[in-house]
Amino acid sequence: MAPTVLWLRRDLRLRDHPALLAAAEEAGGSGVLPLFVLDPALLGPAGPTRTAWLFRSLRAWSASAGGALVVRSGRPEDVVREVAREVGAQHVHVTADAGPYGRARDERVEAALEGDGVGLVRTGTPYAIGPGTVVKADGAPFQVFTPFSRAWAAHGHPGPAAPPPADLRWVRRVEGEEVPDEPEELTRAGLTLPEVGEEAALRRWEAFQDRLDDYDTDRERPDRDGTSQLSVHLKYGEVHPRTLLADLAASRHGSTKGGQTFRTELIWREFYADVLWHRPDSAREYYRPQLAGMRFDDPARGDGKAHLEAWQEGRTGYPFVDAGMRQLRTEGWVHNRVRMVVASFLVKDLHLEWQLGARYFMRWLRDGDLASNNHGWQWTAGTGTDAAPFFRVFNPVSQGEKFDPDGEYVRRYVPELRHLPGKAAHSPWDHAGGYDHGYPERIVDHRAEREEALARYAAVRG
DNA sequence: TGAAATGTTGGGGCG
DNA sequence: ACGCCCCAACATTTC
Repeated sequence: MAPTVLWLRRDLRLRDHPALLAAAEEAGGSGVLPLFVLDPALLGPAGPTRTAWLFRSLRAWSASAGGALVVRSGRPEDVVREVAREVGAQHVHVTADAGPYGRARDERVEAALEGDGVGLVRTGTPYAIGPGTVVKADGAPFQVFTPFSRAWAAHGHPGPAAPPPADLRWVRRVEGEEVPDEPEELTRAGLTLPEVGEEAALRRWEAFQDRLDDYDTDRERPDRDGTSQLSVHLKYGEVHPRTLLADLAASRHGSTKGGQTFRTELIWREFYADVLWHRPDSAREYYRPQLAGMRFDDPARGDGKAHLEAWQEGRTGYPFVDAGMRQLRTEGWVHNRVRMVVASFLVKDLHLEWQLGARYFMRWLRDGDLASNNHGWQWTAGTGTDAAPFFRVFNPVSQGEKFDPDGEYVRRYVPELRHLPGKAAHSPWDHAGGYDHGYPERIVDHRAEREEALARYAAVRG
């Protein structure tokens, strides 16, 4: 018997890992060679936060497998083929990738392996139910969340996979590279990251379950630690959603309001993956093309350029927006409520196309997930599934006053406003000395730009 | 998972 | 006591 290759991608865990079990079962006593390919096509656009997270997660995974992980750089269709050849594997095992790049890449790898008589075996996906599985009675994909979630629940999904076999043997029979050093940009930007890896993910999940009773209300409050923060762990597959759903169902939280709401958030993740599966183009193109002809400002020159830069750097003069954009750059994570508000501001107040914001988010978010991120942006832009109507324009001040009522979130990320007490931090223009510590004036007038957005909307709608 | 404009209602001050 | 006005509070409509 030859060893098998377990080619890891977004499944950096040992527990609840069907592809790992499939690789182990086939290999028997010959062992499993775990491989990670540093693919330049993916590392390029990732930005320092996700690059650093990936590198740390690879080190954590390798440590948990006795240092067995083989890391190599290059095109996957070359590297995977070489490694399979060097170790004499009959099969390469993977967790199926549902994204457009991953699917195309895996087909290329499959074709390359075929030349050597080696098979690519896909077992499981990063979702409780594989994207593309839940369809309407007539076979068409769902375009609205609520009916999808009902059908998703009715479809059901398997429980967590068995733990890795006790006699599992890892082999490291080929040369690999060191996991690279973290990008300099990370320290230069002063970015801080939470603990990485499967053990950290499970600790976070454990701690979060104690707070599920308050989730229904606290999750809307960016000033509180009310959300699970599990998105990044799910992104890298350090924990599988099946594990979370099973724990939830087995605990008293499964039936509480907070537990139900959290489950719904997991189903949103499944839904957006499903949408992207059926419409891979929607990662870049308008899901609904009705608004594709709307007039937007040019981000390359004039006001458009200045506005884009001010938004990116968190100096729009709107405290709630600026706090969110600065949180993005210091933590690589932003509270979802604030993501919606800053997205609305870019599209509706600054009249810039959603793709600019989606791309910037994908560069800096540690949990940046193509399906969730880009469909979230399309939701705000009014062009996605279940989309908010375009005329739903967030007021950045009243949103701040409503969801950060004491101004604590704003003061945490915007030091120039720390001298303003309570909710005064949301409106420095209304308070004497509001600008004494260098906070910038508003770059646009929200009321006027809202009118402008509605006028541009009316122009394409007619 | 909106906000603002507009419409409606009802309490209270006041002549 | 009554009509009138003001305005807050709430509901509806519109974007």
